[in-house]
Amino acid sequence: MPKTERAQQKRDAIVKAASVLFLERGFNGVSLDDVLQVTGGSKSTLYSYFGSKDGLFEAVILRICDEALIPLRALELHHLPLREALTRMGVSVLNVLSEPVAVEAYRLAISEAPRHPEAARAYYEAAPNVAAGILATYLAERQAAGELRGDLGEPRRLASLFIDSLVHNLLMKALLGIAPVLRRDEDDPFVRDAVEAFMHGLVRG
Amino acid sequence: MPKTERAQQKRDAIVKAASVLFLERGFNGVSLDDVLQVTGGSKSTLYSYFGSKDGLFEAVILRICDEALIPLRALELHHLPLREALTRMGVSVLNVLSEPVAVEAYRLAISEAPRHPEAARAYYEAAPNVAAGILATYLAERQAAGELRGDLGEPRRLASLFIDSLVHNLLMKALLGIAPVLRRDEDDPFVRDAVEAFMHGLVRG
DNA sequence: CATTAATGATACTGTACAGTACGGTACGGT
DNA sequence: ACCGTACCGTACTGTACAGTATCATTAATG
Repeated sequence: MPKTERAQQKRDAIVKAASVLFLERGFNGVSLDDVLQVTGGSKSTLYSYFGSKDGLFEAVILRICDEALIPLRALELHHLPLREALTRMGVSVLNVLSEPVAVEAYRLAISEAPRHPEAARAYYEAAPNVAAGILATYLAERQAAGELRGDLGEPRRLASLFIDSLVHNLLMKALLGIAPVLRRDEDDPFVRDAVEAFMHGLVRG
Repeated sequence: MPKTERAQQKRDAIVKAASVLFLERGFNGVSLDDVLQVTGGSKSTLYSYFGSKDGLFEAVILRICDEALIPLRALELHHLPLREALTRMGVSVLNVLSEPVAVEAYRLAISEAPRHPEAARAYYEAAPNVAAGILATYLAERQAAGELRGDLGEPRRLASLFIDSLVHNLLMKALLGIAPVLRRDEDDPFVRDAVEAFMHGLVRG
């Protein structure tokens, strides 16, 4: 099983170990010897699989993207009332980000974006873009059903507006090492207020 | 004038040159020799001023913070009607971020946050926190005047909600190298829709 | 001016690390 | 049993760079 199974396992092991290390210490903070010290094996194989340190990095980002997709794909908003759909989406997104790995993935993608543009783009498509997409299709349904104002632009932009308002400050504080993102449940006032503001606005009456 | 003026000028020149380079190529992408090649002078002086590369980095971040503060401090919202205050704040924030330097400063702060926590914190206090603070005091006034709903939490959080909804997606796309932040004027539909949604909500009627 | 402190030019040290070379070893196919 | 391919271990090369040391030069102070 050298080309079909053993090799795959080895490759996966390397990518997995490298993911952990890159997320922990950043691209420059990890040497290839560090990776090999975890996986065993030698540089020859590593280079035969990935060609370069950058090649390994790309593979790592793809892996991270795959995993990032999982928790949000399960989300089913179809036919929920607006308040509940928003709440559920908000809670889900915040809970994804409460995993330190998610924040470190952001940091890694942002740090290396100038040197690895394709990886950064892949990350954007896979991670932050997905949540907004799901909510957007939901909002489009509601808009088509006449439950929402039609004068406020594309559903995609509105979806972004809501999610971003929830996420931005917490994510920035986490990225800058000021405070971790905490887990929230459906009753959290932070989420509740954002949903309410988004639904009915800030102005009285 | 060695300690009082000449030295200060030299010090400033080094910090300035280093700012440019760090913002351009990141902390690891710049060697001290690169900096000295721009400023002239020698390592002796550099080390006598900053002690280490990290010391220089801290000085650079402080300088960046100082400059980041300038354009928003001029903003005067007092006694403006809500729609206009929001619009003006939104346009200002987006225009600050449309300067590539601002985005690169974010990237630098985020990248180095694990290794330079105090610098990252200083950046947060100086840059993103200021805009929200200004809008928050304005919103507190309006809330006190009874023009806003009082059941939606702290003004500070509401201010963040608005600014973040506007900023997050554009900033992320810029940080990930997908699209630059564009300048906007007061009539831009992007800003107008966000203001309207924030004021009156998404639900029809 | 002379003295002293600050600055300059430059060479050196030590280290970390990406990438290569190469001889040896397990293992699958035939 | 034999061969070839993929893998291992490890040593080596070249380079980049933070930080130090040395000595020459310039500028402030009295």
